[in-house]
Amino acid sequence: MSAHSDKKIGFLLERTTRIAKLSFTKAFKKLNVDITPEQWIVMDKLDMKKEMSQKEIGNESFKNAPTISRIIDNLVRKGFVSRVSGESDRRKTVISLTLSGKELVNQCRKEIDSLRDLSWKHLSDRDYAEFNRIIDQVFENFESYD
Amino acid sequence: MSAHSDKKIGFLLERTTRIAKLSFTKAFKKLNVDITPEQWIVMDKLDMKKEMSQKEIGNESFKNAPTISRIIDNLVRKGFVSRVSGESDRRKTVISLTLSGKELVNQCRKEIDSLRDLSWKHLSDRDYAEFNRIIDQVFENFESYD
DNA sequence: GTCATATATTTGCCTTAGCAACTATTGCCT
DNA sequence: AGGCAATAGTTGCTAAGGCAAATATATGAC
Repeated sequence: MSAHSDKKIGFLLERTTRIAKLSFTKAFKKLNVDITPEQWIVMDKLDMKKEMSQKEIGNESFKNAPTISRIIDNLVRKGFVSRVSGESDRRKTVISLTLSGKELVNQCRKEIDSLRDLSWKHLSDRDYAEFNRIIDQVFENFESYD
Repeated sequence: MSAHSDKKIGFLLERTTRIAKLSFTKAFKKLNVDITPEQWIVMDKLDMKKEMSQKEIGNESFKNAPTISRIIDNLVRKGFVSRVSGESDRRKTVISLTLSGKELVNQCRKEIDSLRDLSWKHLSDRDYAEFNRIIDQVFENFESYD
């Protein structure tokens, strides 16, 4: 395998991640909905699971505790999510969508799905498998550093 | 091509971008060097090109003007970069590495190269071509939104 | 039961990044 | 020359995300 100093993986990743986020931001603006891509990820998960602790949300989205804590702060402030401390274990919080949160998810679902479809245009299922394999390997490689 | 709502492209991208940045941060810590991944990108470019305006740096790294402005602020504060206003066009700034900036680049080069190599471990040149093709297409797809 | 340790969350401090508004300079148009 | 649009950079405001330290609660060892 030849030298990789000419392989701009970090650049490709960052550039694409950035435009992906920007596109999601545009989508929410188009829908006239006051929400960020990161906030959407959390609400999307809550729509599936109904109730989650911040720890769970963090694990599933690979974000750390302070980040989740602040995203939830913002969602609570906007009234899309409720935060209640757990009954059995009061260290935990029980996070769930409010009614207006559920409405927001329903309102966005279609546009977000079509943006996801658009992102994979001109690409096949086989491409997805390849992409998945390669990017997972890159992730593992970085994980092994140090 | 089947439905893509199950394709977690954004997630894969974000997760990998994040760990890549983290690994670079680790590398700089290991080298005992006070610099962030974004700051490195700029210094790396300056090492090649010697002199650049902030506009040029922004174009090449796909970052916007305020972001570059602040990254340069930090690099100037640390003494790794100098910012002089242009002679022919005084709106522009001329950014270049200071001596200590050049030293820092030399000090880091080897470790960063080996981290780049590591990131592509168990992957081939062919994989790189595929990855590049796919992620470029995704970038274009997002670019076409709206 | 009590103390030490582990777990969940929060807070403070810093950098990156986006948007919009502002300043300074240049260049073009008439 | 005078005025105006374009270009380069800066600044304020906000969110996200990293680390480290603090708080609160739970659990295990004795």
